[in-house]
Amino acid sequence: MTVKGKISRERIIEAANRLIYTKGFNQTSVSDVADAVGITKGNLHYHFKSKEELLEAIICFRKTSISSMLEQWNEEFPEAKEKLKRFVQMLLNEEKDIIRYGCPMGSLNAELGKFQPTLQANSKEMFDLFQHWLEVVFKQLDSKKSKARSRHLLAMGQGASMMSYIYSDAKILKDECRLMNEWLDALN
Amino acid sequence: MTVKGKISRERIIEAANRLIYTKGFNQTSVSDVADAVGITKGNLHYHFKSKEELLEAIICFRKTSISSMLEQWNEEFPEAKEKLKRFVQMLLNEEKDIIRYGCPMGSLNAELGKFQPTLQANSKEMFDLFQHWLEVVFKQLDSKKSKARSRHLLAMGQGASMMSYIYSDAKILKDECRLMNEWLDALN
DNA sequence: GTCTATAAGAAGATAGAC
DNA sequence: GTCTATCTTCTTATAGAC
Repeated sequence: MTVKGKISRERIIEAANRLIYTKGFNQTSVSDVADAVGITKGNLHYHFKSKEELLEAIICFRKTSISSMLEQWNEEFPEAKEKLKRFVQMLLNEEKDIIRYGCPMGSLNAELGKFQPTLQANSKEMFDLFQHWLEVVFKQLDSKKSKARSRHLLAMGQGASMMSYIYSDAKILKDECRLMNEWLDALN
Repeated sequence: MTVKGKISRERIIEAANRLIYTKGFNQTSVSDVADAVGITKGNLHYHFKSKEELLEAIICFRKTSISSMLEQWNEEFPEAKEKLKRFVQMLLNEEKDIIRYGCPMGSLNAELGKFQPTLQANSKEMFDLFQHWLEVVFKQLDSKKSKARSRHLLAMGQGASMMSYIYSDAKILKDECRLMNEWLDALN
């Protein structure tokens, strides 16, 4: 594979990643992606044999991004509560996109879960990355409730994203994030 | 319109309602619906000029169901907290479907919100029914925080549904519903 | 009201030239 | 590695017989 090939492959993944977030996987056609990149469908199929293979590459790309973000948070915030509040802050930082398109992980998983189980299982691993990281962090506060708490924080994040998305309302997101922070403050 | 026509129309709406929930709107074809009802596509198009018109009928059907359910809860539970807990209980009653297909309202709204704004606006009215009802009920506890609380309970319900759906895990739904009830118990 | 037949277009994917 | 051209299938929707 030449250098030029790698560049094309990455451009495809990045364009498709955005399209799949904003339009949904099943509503994004191979032509949409090719048009966005400025190549033809035939060329795209040289890089990715099928649409599913493209999605797998996108999920791999997302998982890598998430992992490096979590590692950076680990370095940047020594205290457990600081780490947890950084997670909440992520939602506020992504306000515009969340309100317009929902949570990128949640909406993809929800779509695939209906009847694309193989792809959903793959996509779910994005959630696993956050869940395991949160569980480790919560364990520093209380070793017994860490799993339940990690799931609860994820659930509140999903609820906040979903409601602010459905109502296209930044205030809902801000209010729910404030409640999440208050919940974190009240722990132990 | 004859009596037989009305029966067909209702059978179409009920079958399409289920299919759109389990497969998603955009992934449910007119043929899928016609096959499920046992009629032809041509016949279905006699009853509904377009797929969008069919969805509007489904949303109307759902809104009617929700309204009558809320009215029944009003009659059945005189106390505000009883009403609120009945809302939480609804999620537990629908455990099997929520875990397999997510929240019927949330998943439809999330799908339509991506790039079908007219249909999403229509679908959002299902949420409005719950939100207004919850707001009135919360107002009996505290007149000032009723709107924020109604949104928060809806957000927790969406988060609980989403997480238990993504992880196909009834325990997550039960745990989150328990936390919702504890939150309700702690109010005022 | 229900059917068959068909139009007209978009989808994912492939073959082969360059 | 990128292109054009094509295939097949599926989609929504329509026309017209019964």
